Order: sequence, then C-alpha cells, then structure tokens
Amino acid sequence: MPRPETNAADHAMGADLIAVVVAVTAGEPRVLTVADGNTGLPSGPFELGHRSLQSGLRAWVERQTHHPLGYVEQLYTFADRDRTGGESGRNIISISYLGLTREVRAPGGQEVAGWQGWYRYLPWEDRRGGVPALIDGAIAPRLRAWAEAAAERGERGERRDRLHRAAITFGLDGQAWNDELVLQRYELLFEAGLVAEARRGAACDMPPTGVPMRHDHRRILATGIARLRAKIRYRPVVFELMPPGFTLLQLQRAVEALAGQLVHKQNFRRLVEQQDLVEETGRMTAETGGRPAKLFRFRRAVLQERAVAGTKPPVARGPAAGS
Amino acid sequence: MPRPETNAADHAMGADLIAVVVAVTAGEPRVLTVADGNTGLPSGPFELGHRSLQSGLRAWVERQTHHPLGYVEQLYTFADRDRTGGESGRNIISISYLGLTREVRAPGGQEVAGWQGWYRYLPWEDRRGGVPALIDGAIAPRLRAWAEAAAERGERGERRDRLHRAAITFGLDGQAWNDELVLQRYELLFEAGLVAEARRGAACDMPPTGVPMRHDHRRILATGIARLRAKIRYRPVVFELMPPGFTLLQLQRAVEALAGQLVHKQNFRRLVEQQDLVEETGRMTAETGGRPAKLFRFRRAVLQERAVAGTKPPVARGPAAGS
DNA sequence: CACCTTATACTCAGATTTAGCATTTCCGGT
DNA sequence: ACCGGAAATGCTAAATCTGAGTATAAGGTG
Repeated sequence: MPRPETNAADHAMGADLIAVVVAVTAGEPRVLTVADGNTGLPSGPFELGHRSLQSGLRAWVERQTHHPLGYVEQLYTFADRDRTGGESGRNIISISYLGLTREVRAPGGQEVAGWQGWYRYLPWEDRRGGVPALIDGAIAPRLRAWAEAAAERGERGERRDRLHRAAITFGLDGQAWNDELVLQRYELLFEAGLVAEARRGAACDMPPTGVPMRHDHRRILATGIARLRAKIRYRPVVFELMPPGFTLLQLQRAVEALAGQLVHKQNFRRLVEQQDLVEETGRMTAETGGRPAKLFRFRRAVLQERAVAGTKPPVARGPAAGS
Repeated sequence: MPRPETNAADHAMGADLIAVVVAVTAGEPRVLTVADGNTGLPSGPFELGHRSLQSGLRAWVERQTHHPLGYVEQLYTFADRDRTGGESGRNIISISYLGLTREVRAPGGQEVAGWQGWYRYLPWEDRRGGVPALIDGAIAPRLRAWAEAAAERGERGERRDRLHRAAITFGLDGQAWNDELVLQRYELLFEAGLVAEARRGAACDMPPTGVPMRHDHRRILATGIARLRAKIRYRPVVFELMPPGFTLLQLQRAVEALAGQLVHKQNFRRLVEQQDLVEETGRMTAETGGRPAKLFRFRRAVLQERAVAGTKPPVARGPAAGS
C-alpha cells in the first residue's frame, strides 16, 4: 500500500496534543480553556522539537494559557475524520491528556486563558443539587422520541436498544446513576442529535444541552471527566487539586464537585483517615462558619508506600493452593 | 519556538499502530507475534487510506498474521525517541492496542504468525507455581547491587529509592506481590540495565530475564498485560478468550494464566455465579479427569444489563444528604 | 471395590460498608 | 451570660462482602 503524500481532506498526518486541565476552585470543578471564547481546550501540534509528548503538551499549554502544568496523564488518542470538523490544516490524530492543578491568579498580568466551570459544557453531569430538571424535562423525552423514530422506521430492535442505552446511561426507569459514564452519555446525545456538535446545519429545535465546544473538544472533556471520576476512587489524585492545607469538608466538597454527587460525610472522613492519606498540620481554621476545623495536609509519602490499591479478586495463599 | 523541518534521527512524523493480541490456549496465555523470529508484535503505519485507527490496526494484523481480530481496546500512545531503537524511517509515535481472541489453527495453510507464551518474554510474571527462582536467584540480588551502585556514588537517597521501588514492584522484603505492576517491573529492570533492550552494546553478564523483543515491543507487551490484569477485575473480559462452552475450572485456569497467580476455587465460583456472568448450557463434559463438570456459556446479556460494575465510594442517597 | 480426581454445596468468622445518631465547639446575636 | 445555627467529630447497629475451610458427590482407573 503506497503512502499518498496529499489527500482531499487536507489533513496533515502528524498529531495534535490536547489538554484537559482541571482545577477545583470554590467548590466548583473548572477546566482550562483558551481565551478565544472559552470554546476550545489548549492544544497544538506535536513537533520535532519536542522531547516527548508530555513536554510538547506542557509547552503548548503554557504558551496558550500561561498556566504551569503539574500532574499529567495520557487520556486517549482519537483519529476520527468525521468528528473533528473537517477543517484543513489540522492533524487527524489527537492525543489527549488530563492535567490536574490549582487555579492561579494571573501572575504576569495578562490573563490569556479562562477557567470555566465544566458543568457549563455538560450540565446534566451535576447532581449535587438533586437530579437536574434538564434530564427529566428535556433529555429523557427527546431520547425516547429518538427511540420511537427508529421504531417508526420498523427497527424494533434498534428502538429497544436505544431505550436501554438511555436508561443505563442517564439512570432512567429506576436504573442507578453511574457517574463514570460521562463519555457514554455525551456520545448518546451526539448520536441522537441532541448536542450542537452533531448538527451540521442550523441548530434549530436544540434542547439546552450545555455550551458546545469547537471540534471534538467536548468529547475530550467528557473523556477527561470520566477518567478523573474513575481514578479518584482508587488513587489519591484529588490532592493534586487541593491547596497545601485544607479541612476535611473542603476535601469532601472537592470530591463532590468532581463526582457530581454528594457523599456521606462521616463515612468519607473515616475512609480518608483510615487510609492514612492525610496528617494534621496542627493548625485550625475558623473560616468555615461553624466549629473550627483542623487543617490537614496530604501525606505525600503514601504515593511511595503503597504502589496502588487495586481491587483484588479471590487470590489463593499457599503455593499449592486452589484445592 | 521554530518548527524544524528535518532532524538528525530521520524519524517520520506519522504514527505506527501496534497490537498486543492475546489468547489463552491450554491454560497458557499467549501473544501473537510476527513470523520473523517471533520477536515483534504485529504493527504498521497509520495511513490516509485507513478509516480509523482501529480499522488500520485490524488491517495490519490481518495482513501480517492472517488472524482475525475480535475485541480491541486502545492501550497507550508512546513517543520516546530514545526507546524505539533509533532506526530511520520508523514513525516516532506508536499507538498501541490490546486485542482479545481465541487462537485459531492456520486455516488457509500458511502459518505466518506465531502464538508465543507471554511468560517467555516476562518470566518473572508467572507465580502460578510459586515465586519463580529467577526472582530470588537473579533479579533481587542484581537490583540490590544496582541500589548499592548508587550508594557508592554517594547518592544515599537514590539508594533508598531504588531499594524501595524494587521491594514494592517485586514483592521483596515482605511486601505483597501486586500482579498489576507489570510495566513498572519491566521499566525498573530496564533502568537497572537488566533486560537486553537497555544495553546498547554487548549483552555480557546479562541475567536470564526473558527473551527480548525488537524496538520497545516488550514494553508494550508489559503495558497490555498490566491493562488486562487490571481490567479482568471489574469487567467480564475473560470471556472474550474462552470457547463458547467451558467449565468453571477452565474459566478459572484462564484467569489464573492471565493473573499469573492461583485463585481460591470455591470463592471464584461464588463470584462468577452470584454475578450471573454465566448460564448452564445443559451439557456436561467428562474430559476433566474427575467428576464430569457442567458446561457453561457467557451470558452476553450482562454487557447490556449492567454498564459497569465500578467500585464505588461512599455516596449519599437523598438529594439533601451529607449531613 | 478401593482410590484418585475433580465438581459442587455449605459454613463460619472477620472485615468492610451503609446509614444513622449523638455530642462537641465555635460564631453571631440577644 | 445565654441561645440557636453550623460544622466538626465520635460512635454504632445492621447488612454485605471476603477469605478460608469442611463435607459430599460423581465420574474414571487399577
């Protein structure tokens, strides 16, 4: 198979690096966007001058947002021609990363980038105040209509499948809500034509399903949130988002912000403390409104002590076990 | 930052697709390698003719190995210049995938690819017969020597760090073995110069740390095994590797082969059955040597019923919970 | 038939998790 | 000084889950 030098789509064969940079400020989860309308994630092409993918990513984010990057992990590599908008000049391949930091105030003066609450783009993901009216009011009925549309074309199985997927992902019909299915929910809305990115032409009759982003950036944001929500359960990554000293309630609020749901306070504290994730700083804060709380700091040592938690299946002990 | 048009390494800016294709045959985990010495994984460049990354991967694997690909998921995207061998003409970026299938006998006649037991490449990962002599006999002492080498250069902290990493990853000094740290173990051996790929020149004084692979393919294999071992715990992926009908012991042996450790038989059965992962076929098999066993099949329905299991943190119930 | 091998059913104690209740300690008024 | 509000923090009953082991059944083989 010969390798063509050009093609009709005018796409380049290189790769773009895209970052989902997250912070939690004032109990709200935020994502770093580029200044131009806050509609895109920081990104740029991987170039021969970059030592590695990560260093290339850091360079682009810092250039576009003047914000330093801390913890970084790779998310996913996309290459769908039909989902990136089809503009010429852009690379086909997108390598996406998740970054965790604390929001900083513009230091040099120029505020080039904007931190945006991420539920602005995916409003149905925030259930801290109960199930959003958007779901029962707009999403659920429109998804049911979408299923019926398949039925009217005679595709009975497709109808059942669509209803089932809607119920699983959005917790309809008595199904439990699963906060990790962020990407599946967005993709379902995309397939059903209920997000602006899925419409080529006019956006008439579009339900208020959040602010759209350029290219497939909303999909990448969804991927990042999904990964973060999953990871927070078995790795102490929340602390990358916390200031040096924090109260347990602040920590809890951060977790709730990310997960989009409230957690049981006492059990959350027990979990954190019995895992020795934090240690007291000895100081207190009275700024919480009620009884002053102890200030804690993350025990960085745990990152070395325990490699991973990792759920475990029934493992046999002795060398000749399994009988 | 200027963008250089050429560089000394002669690398192309495109991406290579690489597959870790896994099967379990006769209780042994195997990986699909290309015929040339069974020293490389199926791979090839992503081209403009490919509809998507996955379809490109499938094309390359089927061309090089004449083996169809079933379940496929993305693993990781690498781009270290120094780890891929430095040959010219190869792409810098490697996008790796994990595939799960059942081994098939050569149908058309030509056996172009080879299924190799994966512990051939990573022998320290198999603890089904107890801790391999290789670890206590060669790896542990060589890693300790490597730590002391740092100490002799006066780097006391580095010595402690190396000993600690060795203990965590290889389960030394009373640490528990964590079967998911496949990549970390390989990378530690690489850093310590204990695998052939890490040596530029002669491989003198090399402990018997498995068969090397070309480029960084052994690292990619390690990544695939790590992912599979982790995933098997919360998603029913083993069944992609099983024949249509199987006994519970066969299923257990497959899990053990992948995990590299034995599991507790009765508890394993309880787990599988109470999760409704399988259903009886009604048939029995007498080929197990003892009492005939029931044959089961995978309940494909579970893939739709439950989206994911997903470990859960303490989540509050009511809308105004968390008090 | 004795005996080996594997299949399958049950039990049981300890650890974890869920969902609460109760008490303590500060603040801001009165 | 006293009171109610807001958190922080301590404790516990009940339900589940897990790890490990015992007992019994049902084939094949010498």
